[in-house]
Amino acid sequence: MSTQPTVADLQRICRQRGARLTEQRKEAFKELRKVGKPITAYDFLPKMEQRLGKRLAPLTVYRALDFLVEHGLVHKIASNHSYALCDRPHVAHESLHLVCSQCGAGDELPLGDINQALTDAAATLGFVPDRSIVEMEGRCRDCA
Amino acid sequence: MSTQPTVADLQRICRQRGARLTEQRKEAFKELRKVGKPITAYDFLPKMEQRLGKRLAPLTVYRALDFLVEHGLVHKIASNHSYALCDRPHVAHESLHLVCSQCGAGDELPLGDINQALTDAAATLGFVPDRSIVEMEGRCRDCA
DNA sequence: AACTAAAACGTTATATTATTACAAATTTCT
DNA sequence: AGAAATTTGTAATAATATAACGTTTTAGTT
Repeated sequence: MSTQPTVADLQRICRQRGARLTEQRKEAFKELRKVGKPITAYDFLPKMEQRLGKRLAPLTVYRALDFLVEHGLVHKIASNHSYALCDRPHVAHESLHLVCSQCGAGDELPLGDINQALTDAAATLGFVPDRSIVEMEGRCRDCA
Repeated sequence: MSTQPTVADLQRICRQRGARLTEQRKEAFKELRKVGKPITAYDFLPKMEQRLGKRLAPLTVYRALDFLVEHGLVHKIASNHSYALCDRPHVAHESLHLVCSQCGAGDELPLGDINQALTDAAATLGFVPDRSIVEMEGRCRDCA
């Protein structure tokens, strides 16, 4: 049920936020759409090279990905160092990220009440969270 | 309220599981106790060198830490590549890990019902989890 | 259109995190 | 003691990520 964001979404979000949507950033977005699952920066590099028809430094790829992360269009998944398109960039939210250890597929679910439960739990120790990292490794429907 | 595991806990757990508690592993455990908060493998390396009075390869440190992780005595925190003593090694559980972005302090809370809620959410997509990664970045009581 | 300031990009180098490969030493079991 | 399994030492290297700095491009202003 995941609705991939489109280039139009990307454009709208960048416009709303006054962020510059350069060619590299747009192509990175499109390539990430095409890949369709979480991918590491270094695996993404040759795909971007092919797409753009020239050699790229790793930093170039990191910059494009970091831009997309910063503007909420891409998630960085901590447990496997991968980047994945955000399913719901239009909604401010924290997500549960599911990663299949067999096929590498990724899925994203809204945390909803769970995020509040986590925040409440943290509050019992006086901890004030800025960011939640919630991920599960396992088998996806197809691999289970 | 965190009860640090003792060397006696370590010994008991290793005995129960038929795991060999070598000097390196025991010293790594003790050093991690002493450090008292999450630490990266490479920051841990010089501390272990000092403790053991000799130079160590990074791999040596990774091996000791990985052993402790494997046997549930240490957690690896994905979001900042750090290792921290498990507060409750005697209980099978998943934890919420809190990491202070200011002072680096770490805390651990039982996930309790939240883990079931995550598992249920994943199940709506047919996903079968093997492992949960639940972390929050923010400010601890002292830094907030 | 030219000017300026800010942002983005290219390039090189390097920092940080983690693992592979294989031989030597140690421990456990018989 | 001898065989098998585990652990350790050592060297090299893989994988992930950022720093530094000069050039180019863009956006806003004159």
